[in-house]
Amino acid sequence: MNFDNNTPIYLQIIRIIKLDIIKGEYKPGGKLLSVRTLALKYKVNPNTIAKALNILENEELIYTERTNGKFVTKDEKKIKNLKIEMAINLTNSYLKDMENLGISFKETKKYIEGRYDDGTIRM
Amino acid sequence: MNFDNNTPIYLQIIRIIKLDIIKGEYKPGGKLLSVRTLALKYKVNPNTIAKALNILENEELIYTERTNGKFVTKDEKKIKNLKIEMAINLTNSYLKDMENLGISFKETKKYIEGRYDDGTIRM
Amino acid sequence: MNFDNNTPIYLQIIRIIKLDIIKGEYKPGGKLLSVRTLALKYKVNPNTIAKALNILENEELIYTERTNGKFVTKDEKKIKNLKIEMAINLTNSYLKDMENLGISFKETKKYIEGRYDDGTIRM
Amino acid sequence: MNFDNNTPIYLQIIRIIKLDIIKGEYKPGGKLLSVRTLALKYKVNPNTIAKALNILENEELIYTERTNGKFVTKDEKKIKNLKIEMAINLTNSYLKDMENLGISFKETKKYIEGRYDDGTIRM
DNA sequence: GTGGTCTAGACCACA
DNA sequence: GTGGTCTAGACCACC
Repeated sequence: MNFDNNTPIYLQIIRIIKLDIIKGEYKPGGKLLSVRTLALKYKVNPNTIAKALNILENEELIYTERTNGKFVTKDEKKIKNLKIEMAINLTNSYLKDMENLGISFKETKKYIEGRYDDGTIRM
Repeated sequence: MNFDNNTPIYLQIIRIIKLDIIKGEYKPGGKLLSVRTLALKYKVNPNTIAKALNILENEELIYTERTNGKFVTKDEKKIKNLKIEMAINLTNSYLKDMENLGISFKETKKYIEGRYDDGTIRM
Repeated sequence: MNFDNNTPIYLQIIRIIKLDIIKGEYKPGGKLLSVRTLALKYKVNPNTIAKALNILENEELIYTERTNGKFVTKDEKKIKNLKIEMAINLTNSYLKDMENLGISFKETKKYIEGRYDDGTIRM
Repeated sequence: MNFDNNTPIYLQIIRIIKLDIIKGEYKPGGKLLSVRTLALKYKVNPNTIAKALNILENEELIYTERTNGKFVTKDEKKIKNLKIEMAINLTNSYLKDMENLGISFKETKKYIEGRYDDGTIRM
C-alpha cells in the first residue's frame, strides 16, 4: 500500500474503509473482511486494523456480532449522510484554502473547470 | 496564535509565511522578520521558526544573508508559480477526493455553486 | 569521536554515513542504526543525528519507515551515482584549486605522481 | 562577489588575496589596495577586510608601513613556499578523500585524466 | 522500541 | 544584532 508517511496509518485505513462503505463496495449490513485478512491485504499490523475498526465502530458505521465478525451498519441513511457530510467538509475547506491564497471565487471556478488564469490548461 | 494541534507547528508556520509571500505581505527581495522576532510573534521557540525557514530556504523561496537576515527570493516568477502550483494542488486533490467519494464532476460543481455567502454549503 | 572543530558536527555525520553507504557498510535497503544508537555511537545529541539524517532523507539516500526505523535507499544506481558524483566533484574542485594557484595541469600530475606510499608528497 | 555562504567571508577574502599574491598580481614588495578600496571592490564591510589583512600580516605575508599602506612581503622565497605548501596540502587531502571514497590510486588517476571508470568522459 | 516535535537555554562567529 | 549549532530533556503517536 502507498501510505502517506505523514499521517497515521490507522487514519488512512479508516479513510479507505469509509470510502469503500460509501461507494457500496461493502454493502449496508454486509460483512467486513476479518481483521487478519485486512491486515494482510494492507500489509499492516493487525493492531492497526483493530484500532481503525474500533473507531469506525464508535462512529456506528460498523458493528460487531460476537464470534461472527464485523458488519457495516444497516442504516443506509447514516451512510448517505456521511457521504454528504464529507463532501461538504471537503468543499468548504477547499474554498477556504483558495480564498486564503487570495484567489477569488470566480477564479476558483476556472481552476475547477481546468483553466488557468492565463488561459492555459491544467493537467 | 491559534495553532491546529494535529499538525506540527513548523508546518503551520511554513504555510503562514508562504501565504504572506504569495499575498505580497513580504515583498520579493524583502527582509523577513528576524528569527527571534518571529518566535516572539508566534510565541514559539526560535528553533521551531528556524526549522520552518530552513525548509522554505530549501525550496528556494527565501535565502539567507549571514549575519544580516533572511530575505524573500527576488524571483517574482517563482512566487507566482508557487501560487498557481498551490492552487492546482488544492484543486486536484479536492477533485480527486470528491471522485473517491463517488461524486461526479457535475455533482461536485453543484457543491461548489451551492456555497452560501457565509461560506457554508447548501445541500 | 574525532570531530573537526571547524565544521558542524551534523555535516561530519552526514559525510561519515554517506561514506558508509558508498562503501557498502550499510547495504542498499538495509536498516540504519537507530537515531538513539547513532547518538550514543558518536557521542552526540540525538537531535544532531536527526538533523543529519533528515538531510540525507531529503537527498533521497535514506528513507523512513515510521515507528520502524530508517533505511538506506534500495536504489543501487543512486548509490553508485553518488560515489561517482562525489569523485567528480572532488576531482574538479582539486583541479580548479590547483589552476587557481597558477599550477599547470602537467605540474599537477607531477604532484599526484609524487605521492609517497605513506601518502605524503615528494617535491 | 559570489561568496560561499558557508564559510566566513574574511576567510574567503584571505584566500583571494593569497592567490593574488601567489599568482603575482600583487608583486613582492608591492602595495596593496587600501582597506576601503578593497571593501568597495568586494562589497564587504571594511572590518571584514581589516580582519583578513590582520591575519595575512600575522602570517607575515604582508606588512604595514604606518601612514603609507600595506605591502606584500619582499621575501620571494616565502611566497614560493606558500604556493608549494598549498599545492601539497590540496593534493594530499584530495588523495585522501578519494581513498576514503574507496577509489584506488589507479582509478583516481583516471579521474584526473578525465575518464570515468566506465569509459565515459567527464565534463 | 521507533522516529518526530518542541522547548529552554547556552554558546559561537560574524558584521 | 544576525543566524547557526548543539545539548538536555520532555512528550507524543505509533507499532
